[in-house]
Amino acid sequence: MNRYNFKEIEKKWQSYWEDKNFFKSSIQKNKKKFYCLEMFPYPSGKIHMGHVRNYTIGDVLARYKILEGYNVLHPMGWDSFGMPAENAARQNNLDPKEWTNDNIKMMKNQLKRLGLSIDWDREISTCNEDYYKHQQIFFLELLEKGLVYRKENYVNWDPVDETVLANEQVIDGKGWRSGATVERKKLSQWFFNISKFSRDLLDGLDKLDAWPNKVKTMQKNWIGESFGCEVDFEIEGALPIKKIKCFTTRPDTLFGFSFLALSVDHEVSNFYKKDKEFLKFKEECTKTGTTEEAIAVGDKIGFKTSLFAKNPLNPDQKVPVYFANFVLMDYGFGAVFGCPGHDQRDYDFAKKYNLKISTVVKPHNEKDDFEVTKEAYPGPGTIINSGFLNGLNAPDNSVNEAIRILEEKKLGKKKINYRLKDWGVSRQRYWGCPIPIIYDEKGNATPVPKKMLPVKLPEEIDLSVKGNPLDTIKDWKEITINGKKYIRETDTLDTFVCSSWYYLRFCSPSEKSYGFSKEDISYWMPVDQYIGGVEHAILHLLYSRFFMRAINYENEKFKITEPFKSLFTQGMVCHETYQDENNNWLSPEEIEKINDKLVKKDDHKIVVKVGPSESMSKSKKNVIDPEYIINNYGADSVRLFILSDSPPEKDVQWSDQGMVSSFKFIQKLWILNQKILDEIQKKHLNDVDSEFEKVTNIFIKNVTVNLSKFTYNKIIANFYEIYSSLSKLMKKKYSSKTIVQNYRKVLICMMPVIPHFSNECLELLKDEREIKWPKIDEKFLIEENINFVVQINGKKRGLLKVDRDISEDDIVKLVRENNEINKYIKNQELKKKIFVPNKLINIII
RNA sequence: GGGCGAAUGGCGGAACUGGUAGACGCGCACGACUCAAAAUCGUGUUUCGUAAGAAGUGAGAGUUCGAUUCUCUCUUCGCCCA
Repeated sequence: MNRYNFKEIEKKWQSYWEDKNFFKSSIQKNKKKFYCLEMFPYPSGKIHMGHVRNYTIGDVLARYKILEGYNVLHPMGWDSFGMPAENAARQNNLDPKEWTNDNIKMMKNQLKRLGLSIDWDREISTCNEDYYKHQQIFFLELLEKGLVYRKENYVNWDPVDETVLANEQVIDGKGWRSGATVERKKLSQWFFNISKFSRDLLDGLDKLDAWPNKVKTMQKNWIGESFGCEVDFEIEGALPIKKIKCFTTRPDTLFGFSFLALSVDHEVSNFYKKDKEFLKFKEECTKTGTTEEAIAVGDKIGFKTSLFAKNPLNPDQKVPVYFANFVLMDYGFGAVFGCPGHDQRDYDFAKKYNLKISTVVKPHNEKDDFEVTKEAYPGPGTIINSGFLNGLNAPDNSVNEAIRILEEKKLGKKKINYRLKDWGVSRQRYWGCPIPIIYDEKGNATPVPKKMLPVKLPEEIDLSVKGNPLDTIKDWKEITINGKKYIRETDTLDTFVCSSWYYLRFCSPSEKSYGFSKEDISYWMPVDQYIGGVEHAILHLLYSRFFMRAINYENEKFKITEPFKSLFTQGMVCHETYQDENNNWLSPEEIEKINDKLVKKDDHKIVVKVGPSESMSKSKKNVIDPEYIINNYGADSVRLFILSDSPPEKDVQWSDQGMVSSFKFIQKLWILNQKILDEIQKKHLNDVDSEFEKVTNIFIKNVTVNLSKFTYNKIIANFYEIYSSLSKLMKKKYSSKTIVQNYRKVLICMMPVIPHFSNECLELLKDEREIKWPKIDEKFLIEENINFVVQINGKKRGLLKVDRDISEDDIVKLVRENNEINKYIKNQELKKKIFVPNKLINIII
């Protein structure tokens, strides 16, 4: 018996699909469409196990939908702009474009070897002119619509490398490469007005019922809607400041007002520009960090100004004005009113600077003389010590009433505030999409005329210069239009812009005049199933949702606002980590197991420390190379394994033993296939056999249900079960007709997961019927005999094999006749009987 | 500090709307084949107990005839917070 030669057979089918252009997709209006999309990869040069998992999950779905008769769009492309190319090019003195395109070639080959059902004719790469050209057009369209603007904003500046750093490049306040202390620098940058859609992006979430709640919650928190009030505080003091505006969600606690806190960037700070003490304080503030976590956990510090603020509801009260490190300029108005009794952060601050702490809300279960002591009370209750607000139910009634009074007195205004900030898209980088803007000699920004698009990225440039290379290329930077001199914008667009609309481009990959055609979009969009890592839960998904709205805004190109109808977020692939005695990370290949101990391969003495299983990462060397695995075990085996051990949304542990057993399972299936082929050559008499039918139909049902619920790990369990059943059935005698008819259905059900193997076996079966997803024959699913559970006092005491639809009385009779069960009852009275038809009886004695 | 989620054998994980806890896989043990090993096949495998039996889904309570599933409190872990 020949072994299953995965190398030959996988190659055969991959060539077959490629030669026939099997997965080519086109608009077919008579067919239902299904757009299956996985997040496209960054072309790093090698696929990793995360890709294998992501694209296998997507491929299973796409292939299943094809078999179900859908017109499936399953494309693939490359998120090919970005810093890694620039860094790699700089390090090795290469051209980023060449580096990127070489990587794409290699990765494409690797993806093809996984046997994915991709329509490669639609391949796109965001660093190609014919992609970013359209992005520049979109940019100018958004500019026309007023959704793009320029403003000054702070960036992380590395003074040694003279470059702007992304947040993740700042490690402990220092530049990742130079090690220099990072400065805050103000630069003029381009912004997308995403905050204009805050409300709409929030509302849209409610309609996304096929998105994980987790992701929706994360987006909700990110947008961060809060209902409250803007309040004007009258200011007294030596400085020419009459008013300071605040946003608050709790105007009902104004009687507990004890200080006003300002951001160090608040306009009041202009009066302290030369104050050394203040500058020192400001410096101190930058150390705290600006993340919400840092602010919540860190020390609250303040700098007292010479100003005092009047309480708008109680003008006799005047409180000091501070600069404080926990107030950020970009939320609200960069000013908050402090109510230490009912906000822990304010409480900590008041304690530190000995400010008054008054209690104005009393919990419902407390007495009237309740006083805040050890910590702030932020919860619900009744308003006290607050004059005309006393007795109101906080916060529900009291907030509304406080706003009403403030509005009446013209001291405040009802307001909904959002945490979502506008999206800064300028990057001071070379390897990105050029921003199609030019500046005249006075520095006024003008769009590049559309007929001059695309603004091409100059090639063969010197990357060894400090700062942004585009800034140094005079030929490119300086341009004359109609005799007038201009200077180009040298910033490029954030790569998140590229990935905000690529799903549209897949619908019209070769459309020349615009990013997509209306006809293509209205057929294919929205994406029916989007699959990717949960790490993109916020930014990428929110930006994409924004982009659709922005394109539609005031110019409805199509009627779809949500790009992704369903979303599935898969878990990570994890592996144990290994370290030697000096805590150097070791890769799994460097390790061997001898006598139950893990040792280093090269010298068997060093015992390896085993760390917890973590997401595979190059830095910890706990990676397994998919190419190596495909070479040794084949694509079907990897696909089978990567799905088998855990539900797709959870993290999966890589296991060498698991991988081997998946490989062996395919070999076993192959041997079974041979047996079946032999068996159908023989002539047996009994032509109909319901047992075979039953086993097959249960299998089809299980696989179909598990496909629809994304419980792909259970599909693999179903495969093992059907293998075991069929092996047993092969020992009995069946007619060829029964075998072929059912076995072909089993193979079709396996196709989405192990396509090469199943197609090969199906071909060997020489069955000419059309290959489509099998229908379930319900009549074989009805159980004639039922395992009926007997419980005595809620405890399982026996299992009876009975006919379907047996009555309660008959069951009780059987229980009485059965010594094994009846011994628990004997002659006692049956107090109560709970009877669940065809399932169980619980007898209470 | 806040938000969200999870906890089931030695391990990864099953258990549909509250109804047989531990499917399926790994590992382990024993057996078959073999001079032997590997591979393969078969049997067993929650714990305690020789057994009858008892206990058992992070801990504690509650609702129920019946709870892994629902409610409350707690513990631990994970993810997210420009």
